[in-house]
Amino acid sequence: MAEAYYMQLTRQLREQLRYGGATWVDEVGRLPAERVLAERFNTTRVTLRQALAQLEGEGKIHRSNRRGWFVSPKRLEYDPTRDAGFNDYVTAQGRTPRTEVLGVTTATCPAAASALGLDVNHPLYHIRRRRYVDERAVLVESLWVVPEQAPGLLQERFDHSLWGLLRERWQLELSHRSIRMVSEALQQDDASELGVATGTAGLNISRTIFDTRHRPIEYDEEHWLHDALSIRVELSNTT
Amino acid sequence: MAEAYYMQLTRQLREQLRYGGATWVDEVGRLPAERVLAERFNTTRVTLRQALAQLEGEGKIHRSNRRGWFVSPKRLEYDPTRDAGFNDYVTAQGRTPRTEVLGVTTATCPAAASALGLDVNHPLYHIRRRRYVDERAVLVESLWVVPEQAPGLLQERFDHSLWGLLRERWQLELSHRSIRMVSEALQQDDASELGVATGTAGLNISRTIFDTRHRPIEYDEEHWLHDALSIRVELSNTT
DNA sequence: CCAATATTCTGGTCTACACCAGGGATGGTG
DNA sequence: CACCATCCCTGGTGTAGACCAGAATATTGG
Repeated sequence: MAEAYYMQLTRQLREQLRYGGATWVDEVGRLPAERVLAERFNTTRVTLRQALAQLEGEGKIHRSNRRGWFVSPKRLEYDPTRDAGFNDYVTAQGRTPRTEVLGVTTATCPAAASALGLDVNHPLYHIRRRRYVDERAVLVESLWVVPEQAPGLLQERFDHSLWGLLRERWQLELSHRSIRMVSEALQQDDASELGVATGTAGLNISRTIFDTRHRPIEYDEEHWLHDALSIRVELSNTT
Repeated sequence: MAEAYYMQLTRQLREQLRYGGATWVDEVGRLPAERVLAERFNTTRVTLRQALAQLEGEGKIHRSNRRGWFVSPKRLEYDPTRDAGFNDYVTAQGRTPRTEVLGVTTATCPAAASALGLDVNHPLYHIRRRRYVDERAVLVESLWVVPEQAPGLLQERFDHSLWGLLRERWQLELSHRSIRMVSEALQQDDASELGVATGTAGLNISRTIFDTRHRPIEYDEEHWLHDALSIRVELSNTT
């Protein structure tokens, strides 16, 4: 079967993007409007959008709600097994981090946190944050901390590393951690907080963390834009 | 803004799927044809396809080339840090594994394997396999093994665990491993070998593995269907 | 000069239709 | 009974148009 036209289109656009085509993309990485591109390639908006969606799936470009298409920045390298703070590893990669606290409350144990082994009615500290890399919102996260392990936690500030806080202020030793990663389509709430459309491709990273005596410390759930990160894990000497 | 109709449609379809709607999906998990569904919901095929694409992104359903839409089976739990064989952990989850060897050759070091620290012209054993879960092709993988570490490897059979083979026959101890995971759109070759369309959402898992004396052993690259797996990593007592 | 308002531009959604190629079943043939 | 050619149904791709709501910008009024 002859190759579909939109696949050729995809390839052409990808080429242009690779070489930072000056005539194509403006200085902030914005692509020309869909109507303009469609006309330039002598095709329909529908077909053009297939090509754009293709590149979006590859993580090359992303859309900003009714503003246009933008070239996606380099993926952030991220090791979810380390407890290095977000600010640290973003900075280490020459990028600029920022964290926004969206909410700090006390809630009951969510169903997803059942791995902590607590009663469903057990109260937990609940912190919700949004994180940026170079002023692009790349993830929202919810953390549920066992209050007995860190009394008075909610009075703290949460724009820095939570794990660092737990270690320094409460001398908590993070020992066993169970990490789960699964591709997802972003749900309404998470999507709108990230300023993208519901259903945008994302990656869900969840952790359940215990201390050295196997007591539960916290459960957290991160929702990333799929094109924002590249996971890297370094391991030595297992099993 | 009023919710788009295709989002309502998505929700309705999702509900039907959740309860295994007997009237909807036949015994092999096949959905009615697009034209039929579109008519049933009194809308266009284009709009309906938006809803189906939505569910595809969530990993609820998947398409089989010109055959139709099918309910996606449960995700496979997979720990890429362990060296348990594919057959073992698939079986342990009550599923049926199968491995097909697609090719066994000697090749030069691919660019992606540069982490091995070998010269680009260094020859490597190259093994390419396709793996199934319950007769659904879920991944293709390429392995590049350093021949000095396992002379005569290509005479072996590769429908079982390669790591088990290396351990038993050559007494290789896998020590340091560097793992990378990144969402991707499946490229032409991988996609066609998996029987899906080019650009289908996938997950790329790559490993670079060294022995206890930091000598490179192998580099491998897995391309999974994004809806086929859920990654789970268990860790204790790290830094 | 600043703030409120109107306008323009962008992607988001949708209709209605058309043709194609591959997968699968059907039915005929040796 | 086994095999092969045929046909139908399916999703894949494409055209040509339309309207809407939000974002960005220009304009206007104080």
